Amino acid sequence: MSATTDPEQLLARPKRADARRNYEKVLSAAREAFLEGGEATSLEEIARRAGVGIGTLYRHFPNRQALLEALYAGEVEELSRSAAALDGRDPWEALSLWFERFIAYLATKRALADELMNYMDKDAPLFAACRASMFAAGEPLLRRAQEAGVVRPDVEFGEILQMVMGIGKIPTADPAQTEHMLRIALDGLRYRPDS
Amino acid sequence: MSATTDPEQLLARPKRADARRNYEKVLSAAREAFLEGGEATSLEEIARRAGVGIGTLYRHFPNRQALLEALYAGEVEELSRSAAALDGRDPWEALSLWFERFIAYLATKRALADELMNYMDKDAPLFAACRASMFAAGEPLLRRAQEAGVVRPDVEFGEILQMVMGIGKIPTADPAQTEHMLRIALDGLRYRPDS
DNA sequence: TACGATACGGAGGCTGCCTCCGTTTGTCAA
DNA sequence: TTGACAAACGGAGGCAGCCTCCGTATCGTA
Repeated sequence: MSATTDPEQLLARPKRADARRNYEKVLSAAREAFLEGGEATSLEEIARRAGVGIGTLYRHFPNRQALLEALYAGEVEELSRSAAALDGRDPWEALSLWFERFIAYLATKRALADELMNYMDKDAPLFAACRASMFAAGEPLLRRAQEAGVVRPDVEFGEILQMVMGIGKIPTADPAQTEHMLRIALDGLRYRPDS
Repeated sequence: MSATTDPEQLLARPKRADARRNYEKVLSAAREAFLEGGEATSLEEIARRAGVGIGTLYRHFPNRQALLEALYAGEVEELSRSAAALDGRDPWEALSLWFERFIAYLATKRALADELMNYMDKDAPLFAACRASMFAAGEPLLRRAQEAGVVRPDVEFGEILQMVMGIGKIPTADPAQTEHMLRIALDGLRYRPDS
């Protein structure tokens, strides 16, 4: 959210006042719409909510994926920042807490996350930036835990991130079950292969 | 494959000879098409390949999801059967091997699996049967491993299945990475929480 | 062979993504 | 303040995919 509010930050934004205004209107309409309507929300619907024409929407976001990414960018940034607050904690606790938050976060935005997941292997300029931001936040937590000897050394942050994303993506009625799966998977980080 | 070949088995199939023939034609055209074209294959394209009208396709499969499910049904059944061959092995080895096969299997059919994953939380009559079949195959492996004391007792098969599916779904260029993630997640099954 | 039930096939409806281009509006220099 | 021009708006319409409907063809049986 905040990331899309302060101007001229990431990737040149529209210049004229009305354009900037509409950009924001579309973005927040999209945020709303996805929260309510789920993945099936059409771009026309979003434009309508924002009170702009479909052409305007497309002027700002060249396609559906671009809009999703822009939305996501703001949200992820916020999540990343929350890693900073975990500095004082026990290394293992900090790491697993962060991933728990990540999952919980994914759960609230399932529709958005679901769709983005599908684009993940395709080129995604803005999305790559998000990934970087997640890395910046989470990787130190992992390293700290590894240095403290509470996490096996043969894992990389990227892997875990993807693993956790995979688990987060699983459609399950019961969030507790997702949490349990996360718990199990993360416990895998602590297991020491004997050999 | 075989599951769709022997007649009158699961869920009443079309009766007239031409109908049965077309059913098979569509199914195998779909199999081909998904192998080649990936997720984006349209039903029109499949009908064309099968040499039938789109109406005929819809007569047999009321919608896209139904077709995907029917396809999947056959394939999963085959996988399930492969569990029987693992009976003699060490319990842990048997379990993890089976999941490895599962992942490898998913990898070869990513397009299909991907799409189905999206439907998973929705009602899916035929799909439920597949799930059951997977349970029948994999759950005994899990139980055996738990009884042997090599897997923590606080996990259920359904959870693990979903976890593994989640990991399998992650789009990654490198299959080895997926395998590593699976390894880690499965190791979580062996970890014993102290408390 | 003739007839009813079953199945075929494709035109067309609907919806969603996206493009194109004529019209409107903000901005800035005079 | 005004005029001119670049920037932005907006929505009609193209295109593709999913699915429905119904007239036509085919199968199977008496």
